[in-house]
Amino acid sequence: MLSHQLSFCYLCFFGKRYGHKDRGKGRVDMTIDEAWDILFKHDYKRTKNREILLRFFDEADNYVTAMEVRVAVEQDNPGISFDTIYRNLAVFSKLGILDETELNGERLFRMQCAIDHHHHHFICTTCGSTKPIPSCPMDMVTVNLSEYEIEGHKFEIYGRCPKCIE
Amino acid sequence: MLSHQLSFCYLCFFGKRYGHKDRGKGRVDMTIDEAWDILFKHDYKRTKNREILLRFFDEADNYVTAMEVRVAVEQDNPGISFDTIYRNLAVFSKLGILDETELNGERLFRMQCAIDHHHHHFICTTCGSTKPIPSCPMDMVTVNLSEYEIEGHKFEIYGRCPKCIE
DNA sequence: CCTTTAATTCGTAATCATTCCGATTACTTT
DNA sequence: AAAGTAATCGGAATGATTACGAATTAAAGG
Repeated sequence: MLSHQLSFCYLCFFGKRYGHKDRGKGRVDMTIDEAWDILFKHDYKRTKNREILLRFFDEADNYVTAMEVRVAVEQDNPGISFDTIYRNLAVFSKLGILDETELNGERLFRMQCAIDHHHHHFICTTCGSTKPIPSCPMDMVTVNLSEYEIEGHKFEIYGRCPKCIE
Repeated sequence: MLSHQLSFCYLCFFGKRYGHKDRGKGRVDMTIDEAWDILFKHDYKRTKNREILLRFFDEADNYVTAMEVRVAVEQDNPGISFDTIYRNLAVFSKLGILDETELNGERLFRMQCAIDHHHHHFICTTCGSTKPIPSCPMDMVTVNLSEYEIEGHKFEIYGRCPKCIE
């Protein structure tokens, strides 16, 4: 679904590959350095592939599929193994460096938002871009769940962003 | 205020929790007959396999995986094809007879709740049982999404139900 | 700098759920 | 009952993900 967007992301990606990320208007994602801090704290080593992956996610503004990650990352390291990609996606996701969701049977990843307070997202089903929803429905749940052990929750709004409506 | 919001859902809740369909008072899920009505309305035919599937979901109180459906349904019809199961799960899901969600990469299905008003669910990650959450976070979203085209949303709370905590 | 050690990666095979497909069977209508 | 069409069967194909042994590489210590 998102594959058509890929060429765009790509050009974008390589265009500002070593440039400065636009962090304007509320776009506050975890930085590469913060990601490394987390990795080191958990005894993961600095490697070329992880660097490539983190750079890719640092530049990407949307949720992307594992396949899109693969295609993009192969530009920097042709012949990178599937295993390496999936293994690291899983590590990043486990450590909270990446945010993972699922849409229409596709696994989607993006850099974890570094916004201080807990929030949720609108997700564009066409391009995978997001818009933060500051409120959390858990604050408003009135049902008594005292006998339940809550492990987590998910609130996402799906649709098309202004750009994709045109 | 609270009790008013909860009234409908307690019926649903107890129907699930005790594993029985209360056919006398408050039946909470779509009935098999209602499912057939929907199928006929869309020109799907009455078949043995669909009957088996609907019966299974009518009895099941929890979200179940496709694999669990398969194992259960093979009791009634040994040698039923995967294709038949997956095809009909997709049809039921598309027609709103089944409710489908995803947890840890697993697709889960259950009979659609027949509660009048829109609601959400707590889902037990151990047994797949559910508890309705009558409120909907969409009512409380304050972010301006007027330029966005909203296609849908998802709100689910995950955890362990009282039975599975013990 | 060299050595050691354990993590990481590679390359590919294996797995697993799901879907596809041609041939057959079953349902519904006439 | 016959025709027409939907549904199923059985198994092969697909596609994403994971597993695994061998080779490579990063970090730490001397």
